[in-house]
Amino acid sequence: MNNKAVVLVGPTASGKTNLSLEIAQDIFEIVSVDSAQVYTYMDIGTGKVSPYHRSLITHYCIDIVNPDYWFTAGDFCREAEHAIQIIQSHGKIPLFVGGTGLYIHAYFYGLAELPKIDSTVKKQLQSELEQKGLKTLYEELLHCDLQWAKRIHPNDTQRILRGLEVYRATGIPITQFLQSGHKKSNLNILMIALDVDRNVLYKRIENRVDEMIRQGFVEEVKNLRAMGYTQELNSQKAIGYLQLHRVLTNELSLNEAIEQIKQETKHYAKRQVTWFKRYKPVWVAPDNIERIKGIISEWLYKK
RNA sequence: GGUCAGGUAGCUCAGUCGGUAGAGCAGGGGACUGAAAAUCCCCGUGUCGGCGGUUCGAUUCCGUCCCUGACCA
Repeated sequence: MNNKAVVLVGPTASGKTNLSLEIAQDIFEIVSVDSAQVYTYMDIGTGKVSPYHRSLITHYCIDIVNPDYWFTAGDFCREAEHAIQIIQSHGKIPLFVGGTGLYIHAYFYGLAELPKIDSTVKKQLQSELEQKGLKTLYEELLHCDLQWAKRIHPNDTQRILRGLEVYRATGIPITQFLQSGHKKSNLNILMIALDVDRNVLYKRIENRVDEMIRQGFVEEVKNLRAMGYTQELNSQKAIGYLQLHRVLTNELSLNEAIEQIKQETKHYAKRQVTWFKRYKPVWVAPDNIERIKGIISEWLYKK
């Protein structure tokens, strides 16, 4: 039982947070797997657990960096690893809760060991993208990393840039890194995924966005801007934050922003579900708490 | 009541010089190795408003009716 952990995944608005508090009790401590909740000052828009609930159950990987930090999947893995050590030293079991597919994948299924890429390389590529266009960069990628280029789509800006930045910074194709030295957690996990009917989920997303606005989401973004955290930052490209920055710079009306946020969130939820299916988790309805607790304790105490 | 413009996919609209139709959005499926709340890929049959007429053949032309909008009374 020493090496066990439970992973609770689900799309946004499926009810992960409440459920996790219910099941944590005094045997678990929670590790958030959420690429936006790692940032400070982003509370309402990320649906972060309240400080009160955090005082009842210890949470990790929340509020660990400021919004001007470029947080990555690698950072998450290191933070999570650190959290696990603390949790185990407390004699508790880690309960991973979240919806960021890449982070789950990286931590539990392996991440290649790659050096940190200097930000000047990224900036250089960004300006080349604007000047020369994506096609030219893709052709360059064909020369320096044919395998990677063939694996991705010629329209996939982000992965083309990634392939090039790795090659330029290290002189080694990214595909070569991917073939060697994967680091992954040795935890034995039970993955539970929340199953909510798509139409119900979409309705919940709409209500949740309205509720965030009521709770002062716009104010939150105003505060971020006042601290100098503007939409150029990666953290501020999160759904909701980006649109509200645009409201504050008069590019969008508040109503347009709200509609966009709802729409984008639905698209996001759909992509999340695609990630989870891949791991063949145990699918459960979020309101069936007793059943979920039963599944967890049966798994924890077997053998 | 009259004139004009429309009624085509869940929505906004293209189009068919007569051979039963296609975009965007929405929706669905999928990929995913340090930006991931990102980035990207695939999926389009619907009484072409109703009924008649002309025609080998009508969503397309003609008539008529219904509905919507604008203008005129």
